[in-house]
Amino acid sequence: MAHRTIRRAGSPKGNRSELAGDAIRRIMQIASTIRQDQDTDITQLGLTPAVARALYELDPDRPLPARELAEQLRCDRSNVTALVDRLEQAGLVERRIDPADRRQKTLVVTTAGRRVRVRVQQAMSKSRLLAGLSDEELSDLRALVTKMSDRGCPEVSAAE
Amino acid sequence: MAHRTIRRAGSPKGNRSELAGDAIRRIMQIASTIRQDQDTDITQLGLTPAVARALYELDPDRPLPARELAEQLRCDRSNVTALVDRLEQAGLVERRIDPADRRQKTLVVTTAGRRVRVRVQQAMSKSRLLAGLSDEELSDLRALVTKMSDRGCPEVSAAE
DNA sequence: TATTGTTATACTCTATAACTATA
DNA sequence: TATAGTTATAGAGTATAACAATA
Repeated sequence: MAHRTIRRAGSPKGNRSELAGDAIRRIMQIASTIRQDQDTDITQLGLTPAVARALYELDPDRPLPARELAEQLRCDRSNVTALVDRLEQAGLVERRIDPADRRQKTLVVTTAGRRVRVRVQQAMSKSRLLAGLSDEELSDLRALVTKMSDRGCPEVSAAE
Repeated sequence: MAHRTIRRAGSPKGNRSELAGDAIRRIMQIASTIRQDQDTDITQLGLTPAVARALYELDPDRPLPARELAEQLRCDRSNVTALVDRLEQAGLVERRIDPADRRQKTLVVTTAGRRVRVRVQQAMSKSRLLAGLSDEELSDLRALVTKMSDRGCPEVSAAE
């Protein structure tokens, strides 16, 4: 795949950074399109995107304290209060005081919450943009983005 | 770190959608990291992310009417007013009434605006996440995301 | 003293609707 | 009537700082 694109003479790195720039811009454009599609699906579930993502990050089989949810969402603790308020009003999550440490409240996904969470997961795990890729291309893509995400945040990409 | 069940040959179509789900989630995670890095750089230029992206979309060699900028940013016309206000206050852009149609205002990037725009472009065209990819991997990645973006929005991906 | 969840508050970003001045 | 830009306004999302309860 290495052509000799001699754009500026004597700049072997020029091609790489051009390639990188194009790849980055396209990744961001793709992510923006995917995000819009996801938000459309999520809105139809009666949730706002941020609330849906909070539900998505909750593990139905392992209740989390609110602080940990904030860490997973990479946002401040103070935001979690309102997000969980709305999940609780919708009957999707319950707050329970942790008897071991009464400061903490663990977030328990209800039965209804599990059902909705599956729908959220589905909305966040598909994209029409992949339809044109062959199985092999999809496999290559996955390998490449895995390599990238390992570099970005090892502990996060290793989780789950 | 759990070992992922890797089914290579003879996998039914369950594998494709699993692969797709993993790829999508990683792409979104990568885009989120890139966005955060970009916003850090952009903030150091004294701009907010949305203002910087407006400047980025302006073509210094071909002044646009505000309506066209809104289309490129995929947002409502009403937002452009405040964005251009801030660019104009910073001396990076000038509004000029189009003599041919006095309703329109064309947005002209100033000399100072060109300089800042180059910095914005640089911030938006690089990422540390690509550092671990070989030249060939980067080239493959570019080809794959190009194929994806062609499917998403042909006329946009052809632009620039 | 330190930490958890909460509240109050402010800023950014974006959308809708109504206004104005042109066409 | 229709369009370009603007204004007013509202809502979502996120951050900082201060507070009460608990450790």
